[in-house]
Amino acid sequence: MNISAASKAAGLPVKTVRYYADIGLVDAPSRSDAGYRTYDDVAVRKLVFVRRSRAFGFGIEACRELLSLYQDQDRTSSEVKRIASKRLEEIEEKQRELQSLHNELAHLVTSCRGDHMPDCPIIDYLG
Amino acid sequence: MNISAASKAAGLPVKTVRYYADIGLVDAPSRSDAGYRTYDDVAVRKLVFVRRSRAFGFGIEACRELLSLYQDQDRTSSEVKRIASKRLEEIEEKQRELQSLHNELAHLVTSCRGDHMPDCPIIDYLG
DNA sequence: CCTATTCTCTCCAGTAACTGGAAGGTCAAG
DNA sequence: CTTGACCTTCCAGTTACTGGAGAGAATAGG
Repeated sequence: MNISAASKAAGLPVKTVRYYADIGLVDAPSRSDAGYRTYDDVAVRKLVFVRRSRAFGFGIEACRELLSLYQDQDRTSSEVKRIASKRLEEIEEKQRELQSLHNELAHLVTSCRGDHMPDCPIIDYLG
Repeated sequence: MNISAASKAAGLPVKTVRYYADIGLVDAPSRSDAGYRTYDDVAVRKLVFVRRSRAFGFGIEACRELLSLYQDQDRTSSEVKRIASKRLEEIEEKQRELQSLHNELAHLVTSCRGDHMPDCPIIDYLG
């Protein structure tokens, strides 16, 4: 499998597939005589794993740990749960931030008449 | 006022104050004989305005527009409202994303026993 | 077999918005 | 006069890619 086939199979852009090997997140693929990267199903499965992890917002380093656990038959689910819980807390923290931003901004937007006059509670608040 | 006094007054790091002038977000400050940047209250007020705008998550370009409206006596509140509404929608979009991530991840974390065994629904889901 | 198109390769640069650090000039206090 | 706190510029690094240039390789059509 060349890189574009692997990229389609994994659901990742070609550039990203190369990038993940460049930074050592996944193993460097073997090469054809011409120097083309060649992928097998195992490699693709790891790429899919990374894609799904990234979709949860796990950072590259977290993906590295998760991938390593994925391949480790002796892992404990507590290690996995710790990483996922950490991410969950980050998400919750971000949600709180956004909620507070939303509350404030929505209030300002609502109270702004949005007409042709210069008076504006949003500008007033910022200034 | 030297840069560190202005930075304290504006609530921004010194580096950031320099940066905002470098990219032309705020006016380049006048300089002392030794080449030190000197700030007055007007400059500080603009820095505060930018800090508050950034706190709402407005990007630099949006801050540029807002700052320009702030200084424009002929602005219309509808222009301000349009920019703020756009940001509000971005926030809401992000909130929806996070909500969906949270739902899924929270479910997985809950269903993971987190013990010494390798079986893990989180890993199963990712793999 | 030639050619056009489509892969693929590497390497460099850019994104957003700073932040850290190096090397060196300036200023106020003691 | 020296020490320490400021200030300056410039370069590099951060996150996780993404775009593009320039060049070699593979494949389909004629």
